[in-house]
Amino acid sequence: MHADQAVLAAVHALAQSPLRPGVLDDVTDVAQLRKQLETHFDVNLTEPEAAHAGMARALEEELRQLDGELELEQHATRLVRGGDVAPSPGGNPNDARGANGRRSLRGAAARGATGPAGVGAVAAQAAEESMKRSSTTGASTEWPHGLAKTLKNDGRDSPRVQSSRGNGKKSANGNAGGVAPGGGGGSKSKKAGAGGGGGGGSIERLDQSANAGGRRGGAQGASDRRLSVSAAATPAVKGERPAGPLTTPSPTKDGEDPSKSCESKKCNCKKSKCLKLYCECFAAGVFCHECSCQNCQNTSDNAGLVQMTRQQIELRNPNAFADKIVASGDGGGQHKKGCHCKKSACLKKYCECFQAGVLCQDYCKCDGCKNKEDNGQFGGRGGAAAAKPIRMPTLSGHGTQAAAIAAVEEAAMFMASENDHHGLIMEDLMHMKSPGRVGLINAGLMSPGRFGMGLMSPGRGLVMSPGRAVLAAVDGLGLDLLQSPPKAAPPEAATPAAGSNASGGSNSVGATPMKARGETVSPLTPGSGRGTILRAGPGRLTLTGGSAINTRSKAPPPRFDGKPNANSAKGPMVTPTVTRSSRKTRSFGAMSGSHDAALAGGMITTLGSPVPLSTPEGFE
DNA sequence: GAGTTTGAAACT
DNA sequence: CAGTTTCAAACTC
Ligand SMILES: [Zn+2]
Ligand SMILES: [Zn+2]
Ligand SMILES: [Zn+2]
Ligand SMILES: [Zn+2]
Ligand SMILES: [Zn+2]
Ligand SMILES: [Zn+2]
Repeated sequence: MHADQAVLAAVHALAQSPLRPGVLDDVTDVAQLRKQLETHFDVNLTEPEAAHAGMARALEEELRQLDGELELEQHATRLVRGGDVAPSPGGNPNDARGANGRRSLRGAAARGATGPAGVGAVAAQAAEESMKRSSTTGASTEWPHGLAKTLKNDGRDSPRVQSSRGNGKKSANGNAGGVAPGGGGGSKSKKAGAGGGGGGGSIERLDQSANAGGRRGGAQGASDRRLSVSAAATPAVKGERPAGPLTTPSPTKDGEDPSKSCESKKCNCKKSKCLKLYCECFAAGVFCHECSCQNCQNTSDNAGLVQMTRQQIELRNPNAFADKIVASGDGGGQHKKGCHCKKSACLKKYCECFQAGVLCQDYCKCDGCKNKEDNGQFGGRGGAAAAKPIRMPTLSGHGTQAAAIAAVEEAAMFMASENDHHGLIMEDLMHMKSPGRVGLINAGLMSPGRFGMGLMSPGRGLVMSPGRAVLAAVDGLGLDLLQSPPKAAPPEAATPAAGSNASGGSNSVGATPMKARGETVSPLTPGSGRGTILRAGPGRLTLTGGSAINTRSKAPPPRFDGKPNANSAKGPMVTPTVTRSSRKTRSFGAMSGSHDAALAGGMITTLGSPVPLSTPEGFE
């Protein structure tokens, strides 16, 4: 029933579309819906298999179009840029194709990577969305690297933060209650999403513009704090990263100015001079801009010092600026080192896993973790973190190597910069450095950008458009309309990481390349190359949330999320739904694990690090 | 806004 | 490495 209801909800949402008045108006039950769809699109839903290809394609096309139109209307203001909003649902190669990868993300989302929510949730969201139409995206702002941070006042920083409030109810309704870190609740936290698509902007890093122009979509990201840290880290390497290395987090509102957009994070460091990883700005690779820090040395005037400090840190820990969140096989991301939470049950942002929106791994050393996959309940993933598990792209192979390379490049850049004016921002340098790499990265990595995918928006809102929702819903029913195409894999595009999950669909089985599950060790660690690093830079995991945590059932010990009570009743309806997890992946190429290695290697090579990368990893 | 809690970063 | 200390964000009131 859930599925049916979900479908209906979605359908209604669709029906409301001004673009298609009358369509589906009379649908009151699934059977009818089928019929309508069949009639309207001239397809035979009863035997999906047969018709599949052809009709599915047609239908998809239609929906997609509709989707696009709606989006334009509704979010005209939103910057769509490339990423997020992309029309195509899951793996459609079309969109995905080249560029960056949004596809993968999107795909993930669409498929339920996010999982918990399930079809029902999606549909509900869709419906919701239609209602709210106004909402912009979300709420919080993100940093360059994608993390979110809570803004402290200061201004308008996050324009949208409050949106959630405004809309209000949404959250209540539904699904998720709330655990999601970012988004949900309304609390102040925010993060934003800038990156990719939408939103507004993102930090202003130059890079962005560069990318932007090109279109990278979003980035992937990580989360806040140091999770993704890296942005700056290796600038060069990161070129890809959406963010550039240093820049200032400027707070501009999201309005126009692409160059700066809304992001605002500001640190409040008092004793670190903003030259230690304690400082979010420093960790993220940006100069402090309008921060409230004291004795700040992380300024463009001190670029040299900043660089040196950074290099030192990297020497000690090559991975210091590497992303902490890497892609996991199932489409979600995972913390490379794992968290060590003792009291938060990994349900608060104190936990890096949770903050990044990824589930805790076996190698996390947390106590009383409530952010582990488990949950057998529905599809499976439900962890709290669900916050938003987006999948990240995988980029390079061995972390260490990458780190080493990064360090080298960084150094190189620095030197270069010295020649010129210091004032330069690393990003600039980066660009100069190796453009090629950027391209690669963009191509390979992707970034999902937070919302990019569609399902969740930061604020919770759903992002899925009605059309898409319908598709999803249908999918849930088992119709699987889209499946068709042969799209299989885009050319090579790569899809690095994506590969990993890609297959997901089919069988769940084993494939997961990375997961490797090792027992303890974090697979991701450097040495082995299994894990790919996501490069966080800018990335964004988006936390926001909406996720789906499931509150249901057991109440966790600590209250998650922000508000303390809030739910007394809590029992909102969660729409668990999902009869099955719908994850199927549509298109991506499926690749298997091997890729990683290959890709990684390739990438790295390609990157051409100036220096010998040989250093395997060695130290730490 | 002040004060507390928390867990990563830094240090020993 | 483990054990502490330091630190700034997340959270609470
Ligand atoms: Zn700082
Ligand atoms: Zn700062
Ligand atoms: Zn500062
Ligand atoms: Zn944790
Ligand atoms: Zn964890
Ligand atoms: Zn945990």
